[in-house]
Amino acid sequence: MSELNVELPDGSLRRLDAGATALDLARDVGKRLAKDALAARVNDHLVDLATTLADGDRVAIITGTTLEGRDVLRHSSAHVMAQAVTRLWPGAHYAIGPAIADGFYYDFELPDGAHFSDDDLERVTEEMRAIIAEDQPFTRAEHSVVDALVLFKDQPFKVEIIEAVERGGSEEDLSEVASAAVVSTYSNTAAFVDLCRGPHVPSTGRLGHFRLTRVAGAYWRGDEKNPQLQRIYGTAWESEDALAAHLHQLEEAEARDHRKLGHELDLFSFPSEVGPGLAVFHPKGGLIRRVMEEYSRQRHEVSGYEFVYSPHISKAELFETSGHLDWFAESMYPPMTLDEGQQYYLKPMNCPFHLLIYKSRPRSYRELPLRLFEFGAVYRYELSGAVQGLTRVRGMTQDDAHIFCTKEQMAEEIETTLHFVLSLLRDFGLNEFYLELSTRPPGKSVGADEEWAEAEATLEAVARNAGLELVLDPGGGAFYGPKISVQARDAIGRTHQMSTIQLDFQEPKRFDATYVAPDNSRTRPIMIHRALFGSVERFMAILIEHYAGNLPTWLCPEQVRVLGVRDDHDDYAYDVAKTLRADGVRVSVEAATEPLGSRIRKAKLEKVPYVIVVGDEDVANATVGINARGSNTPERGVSVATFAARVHEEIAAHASPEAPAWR
RNA sequence: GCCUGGGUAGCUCAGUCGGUAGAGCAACGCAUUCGUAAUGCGUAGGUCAGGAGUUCGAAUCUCCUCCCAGGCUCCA
Repeated sequence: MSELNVELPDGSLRRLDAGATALDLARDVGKRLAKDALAARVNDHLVDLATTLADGDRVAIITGTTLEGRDVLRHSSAHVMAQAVTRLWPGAHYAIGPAIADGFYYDFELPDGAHFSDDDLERVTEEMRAIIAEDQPFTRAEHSVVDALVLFKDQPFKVEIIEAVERGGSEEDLSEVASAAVVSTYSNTAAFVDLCRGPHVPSTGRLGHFRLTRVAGAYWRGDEKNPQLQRIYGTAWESEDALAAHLHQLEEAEARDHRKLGHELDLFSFPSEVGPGLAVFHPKGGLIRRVMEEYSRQRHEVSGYEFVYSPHISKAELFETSGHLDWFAESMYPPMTLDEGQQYYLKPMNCPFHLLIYKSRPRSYRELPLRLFEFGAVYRYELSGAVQGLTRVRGMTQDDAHIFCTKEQMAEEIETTLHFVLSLLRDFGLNEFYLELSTRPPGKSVGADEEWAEAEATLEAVARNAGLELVLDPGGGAFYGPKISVQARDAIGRTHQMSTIQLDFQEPKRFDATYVAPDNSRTRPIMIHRALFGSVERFMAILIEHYAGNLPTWLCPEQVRVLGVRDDHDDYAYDVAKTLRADGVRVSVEAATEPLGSRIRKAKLEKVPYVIVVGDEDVANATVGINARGSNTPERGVSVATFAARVHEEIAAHASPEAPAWR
């Protein structure tokens, strides 16, 4: 019998019988691997375990503990879900069902316009378990386009995909089939066959650690002009433990939810009397905002920004000039008509106002770069379904600045700005970043090709120089220019788009902004749009979630709470508070009307960084007992001066005690 | 805007078949004086999101509106 050699990931060679499959290889390596194997990678292509190997192939066996393996599990789970749905709703059309981060989904169109309800998730789950228990094999087959069209004649979405692929389809379509010429399918039983490039797990019995999470509507091909399909989301893992760990992480994220914490900590609310997406800040939330804004102001001042103010409303003309009405009229609040038919709009952006300030008098090249900063409140009529907590609102405050500079200054100015942005974000405790470069949106932009090319090249050069990971976002720019956005990773690994730096050749032109150059010519300045927090509201939300409500001491509305053990210690408690307050610490006293344990618990629940307890010994020795947030071992007998110095230092360093290990 | 859920005391939630609205916590009052995450007793608190309908009778069934959540779309 002839033999063949394959190369394993560690570089070693392994001899197999001719005709051996990837599964045979796994068996040859070890029982355990054969048991865990889900798919294989042969010469950089993911394939089924049943794939026959050839001499010289580089082969890696994929198991469920890898990202690729989980993708296979999830993709296969999606197929099982589609099979379950077609069993329960005969005649259902199935569209696409990919693996996504942490899970999978599948889009369906149920017969007679039926919709899934939440209760259906349980039925589908049961049916899936039945299919898994039947341990059906995933059998691959390849068809010509013509044959495939016949095979899927009752599945209009599949037909559409096959036809699109034939015409040279998109990446998304190609993921459903093998290639433009060969249509691959997988069938579990004669009754269920699906279009798919694969690979899949060998049989449904390899699945099972899944949970269907929610039903949702989703437009076919993501286009709101297309019919809306019914989507079911699920999560799937290689083991029950991994599934449980994932569900636990979801709970963690929920416990950090800024909407929940904002309510519990009495920071802000969204009174329904005001309207969706419009927040009011309570005293504690207001204090956090004020500290954030004050710090930002100081940093900007030192970095050469000048502070301006502009009104919340303006005549339509301004936004016609800027172009916003052409592009975004639908997401602006409708105009109010005043005086002889004059229309006024709530402002969705600050830049037009800053341009007018720039234009208020002739400018010289000697003034550039001119950096105008404003905490500008803007209003955007977001779709009602898009509004979400403080992260997506209809009224928000941007920490917005527009920098006017010459073309020669542009690259350096962007670089300076990027460093400034990162430094400020780090001061708020965010430390992990990557950059995203968004380029010209096709069909949704203005300006000459050369200008865009130059702007994109400039931004890219600065971004590449920054020493951070750079991700490309083709077509993600604004209508007037490309942008760099700073993405930050939070404490539980989620990424948030934070700051954006946008280069704009267009607006200065539309407003006919100029400066007098050294040669006495009138020259067009470049404009850089940039926001660091993005919006103050959203940034606060991200910080709350990043810290799970345990804000660093300098940002805490209440930094210290002093408790007397008995009510005859209250006078001393007030004295201690007075001393700390004189040192600039935000401190309160809760008088001893409740038991000490109860008052400590209350302060802990409010996430106050320091609970100070004072009793007989402290009164006698001018000391305090310190119960720091996150600590279970109080310190006793610390002098008031020592404690004050410690808190003072911590505030200056933007540091804080540990977050509590439990909530 | 679209799809699926949801809205009962300040908060978390119960409320059976359509038959007088319930608990815990919080608040308030009184008592308690305590050394590190819940002291006891009592009081008050509701147009069951709002409106219309069905019914002898609606928190409960139907319709409309508002608001919230998760998605889709959008995000200057």
